[in-house]
Amino acid sequence: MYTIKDVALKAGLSQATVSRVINNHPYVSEDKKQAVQRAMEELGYVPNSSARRLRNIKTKKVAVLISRIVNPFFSQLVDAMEQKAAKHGYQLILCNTRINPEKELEYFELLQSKQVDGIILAAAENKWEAIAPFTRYGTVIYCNEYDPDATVTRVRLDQVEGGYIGTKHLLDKGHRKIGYCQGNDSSVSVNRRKGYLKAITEAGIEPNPEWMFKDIFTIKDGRDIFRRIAAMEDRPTAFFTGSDEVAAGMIKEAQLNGWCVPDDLAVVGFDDQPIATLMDPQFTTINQFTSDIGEKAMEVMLEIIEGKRENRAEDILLPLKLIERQST
Amino acid sequence: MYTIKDVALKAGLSQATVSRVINNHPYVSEDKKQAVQRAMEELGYVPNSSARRLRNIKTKKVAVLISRIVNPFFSQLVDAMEQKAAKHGYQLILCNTRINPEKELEYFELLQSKQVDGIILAAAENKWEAIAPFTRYGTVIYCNEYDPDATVTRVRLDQVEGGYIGTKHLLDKGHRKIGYCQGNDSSVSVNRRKGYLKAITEAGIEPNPEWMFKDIFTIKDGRDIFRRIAAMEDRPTAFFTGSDEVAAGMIKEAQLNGWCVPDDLAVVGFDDQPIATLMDPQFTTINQFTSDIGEKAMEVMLEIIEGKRENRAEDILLPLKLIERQST
DNA sequence: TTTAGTATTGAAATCGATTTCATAATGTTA
DNA sequence: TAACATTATGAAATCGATTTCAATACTAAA
Repeated sequence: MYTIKDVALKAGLSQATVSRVINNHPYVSEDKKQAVQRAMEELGYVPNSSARRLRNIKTKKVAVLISRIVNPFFSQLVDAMEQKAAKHGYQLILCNTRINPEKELEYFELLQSKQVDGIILAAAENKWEAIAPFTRYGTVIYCNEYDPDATVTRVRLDQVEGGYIGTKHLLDKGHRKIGYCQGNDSSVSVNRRKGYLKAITEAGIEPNPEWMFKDIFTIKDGRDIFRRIAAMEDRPTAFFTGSDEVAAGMIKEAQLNGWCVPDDLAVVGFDDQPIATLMDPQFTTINQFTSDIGEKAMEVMLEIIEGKRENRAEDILLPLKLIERQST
Repeated sequence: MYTIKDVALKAGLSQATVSRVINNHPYVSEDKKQAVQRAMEELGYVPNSSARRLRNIKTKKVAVLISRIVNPFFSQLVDAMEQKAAKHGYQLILCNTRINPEKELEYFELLQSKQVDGIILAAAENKWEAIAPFTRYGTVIYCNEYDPDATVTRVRLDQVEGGYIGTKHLLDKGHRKIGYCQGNDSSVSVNRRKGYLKAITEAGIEPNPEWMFKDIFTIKDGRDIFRRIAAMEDRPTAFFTGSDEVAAGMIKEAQLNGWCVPDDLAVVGFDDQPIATLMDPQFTTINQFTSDIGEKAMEVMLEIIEGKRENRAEDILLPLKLIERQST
């Protein structure tokens, strides 16, 4: 394991000169520069990044907090971020919070201890007041999720609109009994519910709490929900599921029980994942252009890190689009 | 941003004593220990990890190299690894190589510059001789992929067996014309092909290169392959796809063209992802217990890092299982 | 009451880089 | 040619922690 000292010795120059070559400083003569490069080459020298960071060099790393990578929405989001980051010579550190607020908060030590230049919050179990103190250690922005009190940039979608257009679509198809699923009480869910409620109250319908489900995430959860509504006396004829996984599970289970989608039950997913076109019927869903969100968020993050943009309370909203298929 | 000096000053003690408290060294009196802890608490002090690393403290980070996170196999693998790592206080750094050998090699700087304690190679575009020099900077193991020359631990599946049982199953169903798909020429693919060829030659069948496809990864690729075989004069009646995505695309496209699966075309996937039970027909595939592989690989990695296990040329093989459903 | 051993603490060296400051060599302008 | 600016280089300070070493206080055995 060679150090800058070894290189300096080998090249017959000082550490300072070697450092200048490494960092492309001016005022190094061409011949010495080459001598240093040759010495580095021969020793296979790589600068120790911890030592460099101690002198406040950028880490060229950004952490992304997500709930779980197995959720295809997050895989796609992270993939887009990574691609953008790599293009600018940055690396991505993936942090699964598993919807655990303490675990989420622990990751901020990465910032405090200068292991990353910034953190993108694509999961947000903590209130902004818990996050705020960390902002002095590096850049923090939100992506998809957000806290309305946050004083930093938020790259996200208009989820109120998302909930609204999904529900409105079912209303337009003539449904009056519309069920609703959501995950945990995140900003995304809260807003979508607002949109859902807005649409049905606008149509003069009283929301039925029996038909509204929380903490529904997976294919299996979708299957369970179907069984629960099938057992009801008075049951919904349509469902806004808030997730393609849930929609997929619900549709599959309905079919296994001899129901016909959309005639017996209409279902709207969310996200337009590959599964939406693979099942039979292909299902109606809402495309949220996941890659675009990830790419934009990383773009904003890098601009802030490199001082080309200010990190102030600002919402960058990306579009949503209803994709009508055969499940409604 | 407070340093150990600030804490020492506030506690009226020396940096050395503060450091001893941080690292739980013996020979610190109870009252001073508490004084230090109080001072740290009040300042909200967090040790600078770069400074610590400079003194050769473990980073408690492991990097995983994969080709692309959007592949559900890798999401699941990484998820299992992360879960295991977190349980031991380690963090995971995700590195997408996008099947680019240079990019793959670049990530090894993480080891050289002491940013991670080890690297798990779940993608392997480079030969072992290119990787070997880096092993002196930290722990390197293979997971799923591997190079036969490697002198380190390899947690993986018997892919020859995988190719064999998938193909054998189709032969048992009476098929004699069996197509084959694979991704790039990785160790996994090479071995699966061996298994495929072994099965059909055992059955006295001459392999037909027209029916063997390379660089097939996605749902879309599966759709394309269907169109290509549909256009053939003499075409296969069954397919070993090596991937649930490819199987899904192929089945869907076949159905859209009025073919019946499995009567007109039998299809075997690989991986037993959720999609395999969601489509109609649910399809036959090979379960490779992805989470178990990820978990085992991380377990081995941590044992090696912590000196409880030797990192020698050793294959840790996990089981594969054919799951028969309705597509064959 | 010595003496040896153990517990407690801090000053200073150290890890491997970057950066400041001083100095020397060279070039440019009046 | 004198005065000044620019280029080139290295010694030493620095970043924020850990660790060595020496000094001191306390305890137990002789």
